[in-house]
Parts: sequence; structure tokens; C-alpha cells
Amino acid sequence: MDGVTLRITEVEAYLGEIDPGSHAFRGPGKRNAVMYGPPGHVYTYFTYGMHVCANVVCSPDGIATAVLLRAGEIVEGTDAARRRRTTSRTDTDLARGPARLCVALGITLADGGASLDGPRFHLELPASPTPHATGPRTGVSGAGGTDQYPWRFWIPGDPTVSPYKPAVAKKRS
DNA sequence: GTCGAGATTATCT
DNA sequence: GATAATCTCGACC
Repeated sequence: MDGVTLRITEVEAYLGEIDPGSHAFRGPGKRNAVMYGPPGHVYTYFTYGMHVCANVVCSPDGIATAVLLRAGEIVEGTDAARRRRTTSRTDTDLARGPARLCVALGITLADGGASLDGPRFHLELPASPTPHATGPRTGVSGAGGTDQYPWRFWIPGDPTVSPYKPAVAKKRS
């Protein structure tokens, strides 16, 4: 991915079939097939007609759980990231938000199913546990999705963590 | 600085 | 045909 290195600062958990906010809640489909696959792979999906989001599959084959990468900080390769994210003025804006994160890293639907241990992606875990906070999920419009489960994890005080409101009133024209 | 509404398409019912 | 795990832009304070 053009040598871009990202430090993940915010994630969100999705527990597949028991999670009303998950794409896998209603069962396997073409879109979420990767989530049912082996762990350590990238699950990408297209949403709102214009945005791509990335998850990391973390359950064994046959179980659909994943972690949505919500925000991160570009620590290397800001050049390439900024080129892709022309609307961002600051470095902290480059990966502040799920869709932005994907654009900054150059992740597209074509990357769905890719391994995190392959040539395209490489996941590195910190040597020691990272201090983090937990809270309700944001932006999920599924039934009771926002305040039912504290499945959002982020690094307190980090400038790249999503500042968005807990729930947006969904409307359509 | 905060607040509100529109954009746009893959996937599912 | 309806929905969606969001972002950006414009208006206002």
C-alpha cells in the first residue's frame, strides 16, 4: 500500500449473527462471506454509495466476527495518504473515520479477503497492551445498535478518534 | 467553532 | 425498490 504505515487508534467490534448492527446478522451473504472465513483477513464493504470500510476478521472459519477499523494515525507514508485524501488539510484528518482510513491506505473493494500476513497488508501488534477506553458504538443504524453494547474501543485523548455524534438521525429525500 | 442535509451505488428484500 | 458500519460542504453562531 505504497508504504503507508498506520497506527490504529479506534476500532469497533461486530459479533456477526448475534449483533443486530452487523452485516452478518441476517446470515451469510455475498458481501459478508469473508467474515465467515478464517481470521486474519480483510473484510471490505461498500456503504452509503460512496464509502469503503475495512474490517479485520478475528473469528475462526465459519463464525462471523470482525473488528471495524474506525480511525488511525498515519505514522509513515503521509505523502501517499495525502495524495489520496485531497480533502484533508491536516495529517490527523487523513485516517479519522472508517471511510477516510480506507482511502488513506488505498483500500478498495478489490482488497476484500486479502490476508493481513500477505504482501499487501501486514498487521503488527504492540509489544505491550495499549491503554484504551470503551463505549457505545457510533453510527450504527441497526435496531438498538448504539447504546446496547460497549463494543467500541479507542485510545483516550487521541486526536484521530472520531468526533462524530453517537447517532445521526437517518433521513432520505 | 457547531449543526444540518445531500450525495451515490452495492447489496439485500 | 429500499437500505446503508459515512463524508463533505454550506450555513450559522
